[in-house]
Amino acid sequence: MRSRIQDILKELNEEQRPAVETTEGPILVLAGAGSGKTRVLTYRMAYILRKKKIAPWEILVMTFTNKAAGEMKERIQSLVGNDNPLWVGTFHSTFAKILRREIGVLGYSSDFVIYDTNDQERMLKFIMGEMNISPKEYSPKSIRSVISITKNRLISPENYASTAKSPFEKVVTRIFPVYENRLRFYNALDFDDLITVPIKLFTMYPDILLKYQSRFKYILVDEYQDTNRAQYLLLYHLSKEHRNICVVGDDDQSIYRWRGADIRNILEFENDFPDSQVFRLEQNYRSTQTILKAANSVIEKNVGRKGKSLWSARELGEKIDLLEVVDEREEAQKVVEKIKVEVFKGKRTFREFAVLYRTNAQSRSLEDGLRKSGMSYVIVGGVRFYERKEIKDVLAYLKLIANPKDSISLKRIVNFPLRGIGDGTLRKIDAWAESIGMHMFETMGRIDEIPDITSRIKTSVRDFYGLIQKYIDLKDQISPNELAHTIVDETGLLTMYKGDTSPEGQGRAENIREFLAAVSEYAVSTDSPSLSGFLEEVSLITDIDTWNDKSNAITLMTLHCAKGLEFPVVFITGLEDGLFPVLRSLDEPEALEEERRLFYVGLTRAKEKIYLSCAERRRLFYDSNFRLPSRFLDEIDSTVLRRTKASSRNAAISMHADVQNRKKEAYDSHPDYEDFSQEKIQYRPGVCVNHEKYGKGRIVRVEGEGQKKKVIVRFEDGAEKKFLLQYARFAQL
DNA sequence: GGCAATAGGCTTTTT
DNA sequence: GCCTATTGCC
Repeated sequence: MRSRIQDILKELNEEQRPAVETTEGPILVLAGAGSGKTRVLTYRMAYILRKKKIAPWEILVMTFTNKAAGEMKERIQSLVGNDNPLWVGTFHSTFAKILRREIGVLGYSSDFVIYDTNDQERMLKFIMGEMNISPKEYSPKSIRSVISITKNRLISPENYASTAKSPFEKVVTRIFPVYENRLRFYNALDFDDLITVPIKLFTMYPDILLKYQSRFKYILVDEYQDTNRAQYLLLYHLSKEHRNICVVGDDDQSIYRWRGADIRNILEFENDFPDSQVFRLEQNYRSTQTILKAANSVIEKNVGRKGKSLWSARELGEKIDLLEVVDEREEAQKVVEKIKVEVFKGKRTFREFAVLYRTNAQSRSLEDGLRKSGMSYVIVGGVRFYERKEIKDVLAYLKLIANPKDSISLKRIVNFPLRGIGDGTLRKIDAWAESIGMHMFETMGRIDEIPDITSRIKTSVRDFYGLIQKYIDLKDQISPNELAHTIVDETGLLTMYKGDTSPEGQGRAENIREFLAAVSEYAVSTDSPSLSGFLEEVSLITDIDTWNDKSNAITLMTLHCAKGLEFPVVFITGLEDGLFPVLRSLDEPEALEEERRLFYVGLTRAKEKIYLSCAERRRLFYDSNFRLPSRFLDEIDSTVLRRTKASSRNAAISMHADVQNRKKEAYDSHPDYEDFSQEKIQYRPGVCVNHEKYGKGRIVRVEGEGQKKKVIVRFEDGAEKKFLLQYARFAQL
């Protein structure tokens, strides 16, 4: 099916058309939620292909998820009927693809593996072990995160070193360069490298940059508000020759600041690309007027935004219902109840409902409720499939075969299943390898040269080496599919779990089977399947990518995950201060604005109806905490919000009085017998206090009630301490 | 070197 | 309160 240019333009409104027709020069499209952003992107691409008569591979399209990329490809192909490969993908997958072709000049080989967070942390632990840095004193997790942020800011280990002051930063300074060198030695890239290494490549080899610069005549970027500075730089480089860059985004939906996304990219696009044109899409086709009114009233509270106001020609629609419940169990019950009524009336089907929450941990109680009710549901996210232990084990075998330099994967599986190659032996091999500058796997092939290893262990090592080497020789002759099946078989990974009759064991066996099915699937759906190709796909895939929105089930996911999606009915659960917005954002205005944008994203997912819920009490960590309703609830235009009390609570108390009471309970903690100096202090997060012994600090958390009430205070030296309020001596600052 | 028991940490969100 | 990683004992 091929559409003509006129047909393409006919399907667009007055706002959308110029954003599609203006093909040349830098363009910023500020697209509000539900304003047909995806439509503009796909039609724009189809329009350029038709009108400019250029090849599909001369357009580069960046999306936020692989799923979005897949859908866009499909739509474009149905519009223009072209089977040529389109360059549509996420930043990470696109540049992984480019690196596979070009990375040779930087001294890596093209079968590099991609390390995920877990691999990074394991590597950091090994490095710290060698340097005698205790992982207890300095957590590998926080070191990883600092390194990641630093890399994304394009700061080199040397430059980092010059700014390091605190003991923690000094430690990072020592580890960082070793980490970088070792990644390279292992022929591995971490997630951040997929963005920063191309920048290095383009800077060091202008001829390679030129090749891609002239090739990509048009560049389209979706979700521009969530790009970081490094990604911006890549776009800047690539668009330099033709200058036809079109970015689409919505500053109000920027929710990845914590991951390094820089909202300045969108706010300052017009400065970054002079002579750019800006188009605004403010008509919303998705939601009822009521929903938009709520969303607008919330987002207006933010200061740092370009400012726009969505409008809708749709009907007024139903009011938003606020479900006030006692705890998370009742919350789940209420959700179940509401869905049940509508489905049994024949009004809706399961797939029309989404239940959203701030943190993955909240899915558990909802899942319990849904399971009991027998309604079908899917949870998107949480522990990712490819991050499960049993899957990572199989993957480690495949990674080692694809890239024998990958000593991190080697260490993971060398003794799993047990082969009698323990820590002691490994350390000897590692030391030997290091002394002759070889990789661990290579060294294992020369195990006879290494002293102080018993012949029994040497035999084990030789067997292991032979096993892996056999597959290394085979990997280019047999399909990745065949390879994965045989290796699982030969190592007995599956048999091991099959023998385990516990539910976990069975689950693991099931997951491995599912994994093997996924490899088969890859082998048939890809033109030239390769082991590295498969591993790359797996490393970059996310749960939302594999989510099947066609199955008839209620969808449960985090608010972040829901970005870009829409549902007729949306539940946003856990609207309690400290949960949503999360505690850590409460005393940081910018973080709070991001939470608010996240709420805005949640609200604008709904087409027809929204339910919000807040619980009086929620078991979140190990404690049952009393919480106040989210401050965001007060920000919703009161004319569109309807409060309905759950049956179990006393409806006679007026809503307002009740909230006031709870505020009293939660905030003015102390009984009368306390020291008078305590009376003045408001014990709540963010308040600064002075402790007679520990000095100045800030309250980060309050838990428990009455006499058991405790405050957690972070002091100036970074230490956190917990105090039973009735004994603690504080003065307010 | 292997296994069971225990300690610790975690819960904000993910390419 | 649960899951994992590490510890200590065999």
